[in-house]
Amino acid sequence: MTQATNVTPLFNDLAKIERDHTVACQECSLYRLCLPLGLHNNDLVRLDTIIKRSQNYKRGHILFTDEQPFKSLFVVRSGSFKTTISASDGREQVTSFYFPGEFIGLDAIHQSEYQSNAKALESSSVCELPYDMLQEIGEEMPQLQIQMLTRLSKELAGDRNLMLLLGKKTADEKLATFLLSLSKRFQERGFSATDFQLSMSRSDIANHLGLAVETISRLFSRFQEEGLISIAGKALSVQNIEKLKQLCG
Amino acid sequence: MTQATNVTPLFNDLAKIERDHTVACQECSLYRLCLPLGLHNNDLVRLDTIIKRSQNYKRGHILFTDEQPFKSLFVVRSGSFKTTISASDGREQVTSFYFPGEFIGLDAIHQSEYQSNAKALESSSVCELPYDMLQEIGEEMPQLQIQMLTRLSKELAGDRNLMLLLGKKTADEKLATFLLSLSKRFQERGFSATDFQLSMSRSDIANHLGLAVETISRLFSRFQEEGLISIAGKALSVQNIEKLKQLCG
DNA sequence: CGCGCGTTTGACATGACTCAAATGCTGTGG
DNA sequence: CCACAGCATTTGAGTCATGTCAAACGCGCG
Repeated sequence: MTQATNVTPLFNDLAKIERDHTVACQECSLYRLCLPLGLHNNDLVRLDTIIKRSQNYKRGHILFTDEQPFKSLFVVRSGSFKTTISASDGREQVTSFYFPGEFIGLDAIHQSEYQSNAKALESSSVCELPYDMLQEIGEEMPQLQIQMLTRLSKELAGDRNLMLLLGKKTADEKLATFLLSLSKRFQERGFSATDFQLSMSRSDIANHLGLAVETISRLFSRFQEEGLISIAGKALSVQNIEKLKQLCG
Repeated sequence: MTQATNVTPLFNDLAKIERDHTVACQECSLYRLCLPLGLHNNDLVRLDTIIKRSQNYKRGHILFTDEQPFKSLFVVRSGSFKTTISASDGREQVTSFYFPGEFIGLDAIHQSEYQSNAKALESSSVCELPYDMLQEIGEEMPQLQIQMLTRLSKELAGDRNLMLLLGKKTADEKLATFLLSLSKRFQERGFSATDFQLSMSRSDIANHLGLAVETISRLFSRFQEEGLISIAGKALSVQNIEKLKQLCG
C-alpha cells in the first residue's frame, strides 16, 4: 500500500528539459503557455534580453515578501509556488498556487511593495521580468501589453471563481473543485490529468480552501473510500473524474 | 425611530452634478478617481471621443450578463452596481460592489463573453468604453496602458484581501471589514466616512461576505447595541470607527 | 537511524445556518 | 393619495457542518 516513491518533484521532467538556465524563450518548452505567446520574432528577442533566469531554488525559498519593494514579475519555469497574504494578527490565507508558465506578482503592479509572500513548494526556478524594463519595451509592443492585460484579466476571473468557492461551496465541493483545477492545469502542461503529485501540504490546501487540515485529511480518506481518488502521501490518482465533476456544485 | 427618508439614492449629489450626459472627462468631477488620471490633454480628448455616456439606468437594470459577448468596459458615473457569478446549480456569489469611478468588466478582457453579471443597485449611470477602440488608442498612449494595468492589479489585490476575509475571518470581522471598506470608498469620493446609505440589500451583503442574511441582520442589531454603529433601514452611521477597526482582525 | 513535523483519526464543541414566523417597508395600481 | 401585495428585514429556536483539541502514527529529512 505504500507508494514506491514520492521523491520526484512535480515538474522534474520539465526541470530537466529546462535545466540550461540560458534557454531562450523561442526554445523554451513553456512557450505556448507563457508570456511570449503571440509576439513577433523581433519582439521576442527583445523580451529575451530583459529576462533574468534564476538558478534552481530549493523548497521553502522565498521569492519575495509583502515587505519588499516591488521590482519584478516572475514566471514559474519549473516547480511550483504558493502565495499568501496575512492579516494584522498573523492569520494567513494561501491565495494561489503557481505552476510553470504562470505569473507571480501581478497584484503588485504599480504598488511600491509586493502585496503577498511567494514561496517555493519544491525545487523550482523562475524567469524574472524587471517591471520597469517590461514597461519600457511594452510601449513599443502592443502584443506584449495585450498579453499582460489578458493574464491579469484571467487571474481576476479565476479569483472570482475562488470567491464563489470560498463563499458558497461545501467542504466536499471545495476539494473536488480544487482537485479538478489541478488536474486541468497539469493536463495543459502535458502531464497526466489523473495521476500527479501534490507539491503542497495538506495544510496549504486546507488554508487555501478555507477549511481545517483535519477536514482535508478526512475528505481525502472519504473520497478514497468512495472510489473517487486514490491517494498515498503526495501521490494522487483520480479514479472517477466524472463523479468528481458532479461533486463540484 | 423611523428614518425621515431613505429615498435619496446614494450618489444623488454626484448624479446631479453629472446630469449632463455629455460632460467631458476634463470637466467630470470623477476625474481624479477615474481612468483619465495622468493622461495628457491631447490623449484625454482622444479618449473622450470613444466614450459612450449612458442615460440614467434605474434600479435593477442589467448592464451585462455572463452570457453576452464582451464588448465594453464600464466606469460607474453615478449610483452603484453589483457583480455576481453563478455556479452551475444556480448558487450565486456577489463578487463586488462598484461605486463612481470604478471599472466594471475587467475580468472579461480578451474573453469572448463577460465573466459575470452586473446589475444597478439604484438609479445609476455609466461611461461605456468599447474595448476594441480602447485597445486601438491604447497602442499610442502608454499612460493609458499603465492606468489599465494599475486598475487591474489593484482589483486583483483587493480580491485577495477578500479571499482572506472569506477564508479566515469570523462573521463579526467580515462585517466590520466590509463597513470600513465602504467608509473608505465614500470618503475617497468626497462623502462622509461615517454617514451613508447602503445601496445594497442585506442579502447582497450577506452573500458577498459568505454569510446568511439572518446573520447580517443579527450583527447589525448587535453592533448597534454595542454602540459601534447606528442603523435604520439603509441609513448607516458609524459611531465608533476605532472599535470597528479593531474588530477587523 | 531517529527525530520532528505532517498527517490521520476520534471525540467533542460551537459558530453560523436553516426553518419559521412576525413585522416593516416599498412600489404599484386603483 | 392611499391601500394592498409582496418582498426585505428582524428575531427566535433548534440543528449541523465544520472547527478545535487531543493523541497516535509514520514518512521524510538530516
